[in-house]
Amino acid sequence: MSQEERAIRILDALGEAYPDAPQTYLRFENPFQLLIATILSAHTTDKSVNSVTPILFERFSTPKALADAPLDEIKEIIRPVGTFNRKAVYIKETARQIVEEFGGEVPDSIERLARLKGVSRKTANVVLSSALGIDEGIVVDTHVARVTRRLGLSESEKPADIERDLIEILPRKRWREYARLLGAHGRQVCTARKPRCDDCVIRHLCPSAGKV
DNA sequence: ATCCCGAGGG
DNA sequence: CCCTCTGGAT
Repeated sequence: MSQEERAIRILDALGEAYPDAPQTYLRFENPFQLLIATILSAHTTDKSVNSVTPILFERFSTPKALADAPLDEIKEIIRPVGTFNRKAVYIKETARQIVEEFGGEVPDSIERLARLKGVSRKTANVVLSSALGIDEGIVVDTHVARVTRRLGLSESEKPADIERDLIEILPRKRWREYARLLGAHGRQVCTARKPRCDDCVIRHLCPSAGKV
């Protein structure tokens, strides 16, 4: 069976297992909120981000409000996500850039998004894909990367290289679905520590089953 | 001890 | 390429 064929079978099986899996586990009500939440999510759990963003957005609901917010107050609110000294600067600066350089609107291209403080191309892809429904790449977070490697769909280490491998295997129409379903699987079953292979619906397609 | 939807800077 | 940032969960 070719890699392409195997990848499709994996997607079909996961689609049945997780019919309601969301595109992102970050909570947001508009593109600006998702952008800020995604910056905060660097090297942290979505749970910790979701614990602070409602408070943050109630206090500072617009890009202008966040751009003008006292840094110390931002730090205090986002403290639980860790590395808050930097992230407070990043989100305040990003808010300022949106106000001053983008007319108060979240940009809708990777190039302009990635110009924002704390926003890489990957983060830009998350925002485009989840908030705006635009797919210019495959979002390879640590969950997607780990599961992809265990499934033998990529031997690469770096997320950017894994993404390149996947783009060659998957038709563009399935990119969104891939990130969504492997993210769900990585979080619920194919976890970093003690993966639950007994409960895995694609173990028959996985060369790592029972070996991790 | 290790991991979590990493990014900036040296 | 390497280091640093940092709290919370397991």
